[in-house]
Amino acid sequence: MIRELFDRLFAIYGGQHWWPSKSGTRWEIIAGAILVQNTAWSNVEKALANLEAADRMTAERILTLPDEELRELIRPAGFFKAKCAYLKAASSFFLDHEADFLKSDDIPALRRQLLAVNGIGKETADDILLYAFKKPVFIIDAYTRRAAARHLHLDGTLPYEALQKIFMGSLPQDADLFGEYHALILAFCKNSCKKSGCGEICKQIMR
DNA sequence: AGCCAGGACTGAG
DNA sequence: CTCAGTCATGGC
Repeated sequence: MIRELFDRLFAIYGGQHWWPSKSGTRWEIIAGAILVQNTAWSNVEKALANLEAADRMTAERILTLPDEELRELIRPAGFFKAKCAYLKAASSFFLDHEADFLKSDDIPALRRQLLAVNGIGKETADDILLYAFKKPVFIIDAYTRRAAARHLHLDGTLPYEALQKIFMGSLPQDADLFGEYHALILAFCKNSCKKSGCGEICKQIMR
């Protein structure tokens, strides 16, 4: 079922080649993962462009920027006071630990470290592990829960790790596959499997 | 006008 | 552990 849904979505929407940031640098992915929390990507793009234009798209240069100025740069992404603190916490963390993430494949251990950083919760941690470091973890977000409930007979209210385990247990442990699947679910939900109701493709895929 | 957008944190029960 | 309240901008 889980694999079949991927195949159907891929047949319809094709490869998404995520992560959708411009330069695709590791830090831009990390910053984007934090800035996109409960926020439309179009707003995140403005904040990322501001950071890039101000030459602040690195952990070092985020840390040395006063809060007042950083907040102005990321304001378009919303929750700017909180996200300012989150970006600085992540900057500090990766200045110390980026090398660990490049060399270690102990995903549970890396994930625990990320979850200890202020502003990095389960989904953001998995965004970073998967898209910034190519670790095979499956991301669970609001769209995944909706698609799972509508099309896979799963309980969308299951705890994060429980749902994640179901997906990962039904697929090969492949970062590229997980990345495409997550991106396809997003494309699908934005296009047809909407919160407000099912579009034509959504109805067609159902069951 | 109000709902929605790729959540996380905090405090209470 | 589950839940509500909070945080903020911008598009539709």
